[in-house]
Amino acid sequence: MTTRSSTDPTRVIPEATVARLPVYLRALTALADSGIRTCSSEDLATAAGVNSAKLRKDLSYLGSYGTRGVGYDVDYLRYQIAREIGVTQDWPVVIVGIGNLGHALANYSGFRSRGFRVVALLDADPGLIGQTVAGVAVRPFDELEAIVQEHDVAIGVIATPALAAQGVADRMVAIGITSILNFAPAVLAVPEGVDVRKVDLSIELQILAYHEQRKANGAGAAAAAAADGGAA
Amino acid sequence: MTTRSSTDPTRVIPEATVARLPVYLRALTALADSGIRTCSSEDLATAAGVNSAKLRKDLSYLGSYGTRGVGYDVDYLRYQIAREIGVTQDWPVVIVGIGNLGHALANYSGFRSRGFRVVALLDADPGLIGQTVAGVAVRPFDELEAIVQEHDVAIGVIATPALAAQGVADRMVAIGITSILNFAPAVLAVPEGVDVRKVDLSIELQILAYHEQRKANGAGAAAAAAADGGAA
DNA sequence: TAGATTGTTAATCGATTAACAATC
DNA sequence: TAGATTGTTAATCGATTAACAATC
Repeated sequence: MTTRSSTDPTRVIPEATVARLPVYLRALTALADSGIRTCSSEDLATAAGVNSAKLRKDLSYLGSYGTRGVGYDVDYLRYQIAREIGVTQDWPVVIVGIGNLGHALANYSGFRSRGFRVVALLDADPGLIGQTVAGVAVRPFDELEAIVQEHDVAIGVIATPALAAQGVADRMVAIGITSILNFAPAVLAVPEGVDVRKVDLSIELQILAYHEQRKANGAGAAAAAAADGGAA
Repeated sequence: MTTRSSTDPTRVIPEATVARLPVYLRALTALADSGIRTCSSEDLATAAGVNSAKLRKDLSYLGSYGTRGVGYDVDYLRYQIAREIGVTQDWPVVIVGIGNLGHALANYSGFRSRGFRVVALLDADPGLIGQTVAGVAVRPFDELEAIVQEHDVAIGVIATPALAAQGVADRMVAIGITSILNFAPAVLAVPEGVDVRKVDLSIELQILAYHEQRKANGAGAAAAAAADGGAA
């Protein structure tokens, strides 16, 4: 059997685990803020909304940061997870599309506090250029390349209408951006090596509607149980 | 073996499939808008960004709506999926917390076009009361109960700061709301039978940062391959 | 030492995928 | 009939979970 240490760059962390690490990070920050120095896997699992076996399994992919019989040091584990995710460093990001959602994203304090720095807001609409949102000036979309090169931007956020999204993504990829967070309700085609994650507000509501409909219809126990599948 | 017809309320659709149905619906709408009447599973899969085997497997849970050798009638399949999700009916929703994000959500056209009707905007801040956002007046949070009962609201959206979220959720649950879409960066505790889905903007960025970090570090082929795990 | 709690194992469960028989 | 494409099967893969040996 091959053992992989926490510094081995070839060890692989399952995607499902990666997606939960930020949740653990947030829970640890909340614990630290309330003055808690040490916690068990059970405590942290409760704070993060998962079961403790899953939490311990997830943490085991990172390394061995707890003490048997004692638990985890909150600050130490928090730092290790932050380092693993990469949020101990600064990540410059650009936001393209400064409509209502772009506005909200530019103002979102949760980005800055986790190491994401909005270095530019871009829009194709001349009417918006020069406006200041959250202390950052809105600039023409054409300036994307210069901005990305100046600030070494690796992550782009798309908050344009659906029809504009693919064009923006193509331009981002051409300029060297390799990670895209897409809020436009469109499927983006990108070359291999570029990561895209999407957030679709209406899809989440539709998933709720599906279960809600089943609750309403489901007089039967089977239907009620099924409807509960997505509960927290 | 037991066969379950598409009208059998006890048949269960896997969660992973339910989460993709809205994506198929959106892709079918795009195809219909561009004048396409019929499509193969391959066509639709491409438009939705999944592989065709998965698409056919997903559709098979709903029923048998295609024609072998021919494909799917776009309008017919679209209607069947919409009915399955429940978006052929009207869903009144309330939004609590009218900050930047609440503003953006109130203005989001993708809700209305999919059968979600924002019947009220609520906020605890007296300074916001009476303002109109997207044609809807902001009302005091205290009026939640009256509004939910008047409009028979089943779905609530939380866009408050993290600290206020649990209190809002408790109130919603007490009043009879059974589905919650949570944008606050907090884990909500709710009783069984209440569905919660969460959208966390900064978590998505952190997942991208994790992979981005590995791309930057990973001179080795193994690390590069791992970093590509979340690509579209 | 006795009690507590981690890190790991192994079983189970659910999701994905390729392949192909059914059938238009 | 021949070609095309669905719906289903079965194999594979990855994620979850309970249980417990290791160990503080």
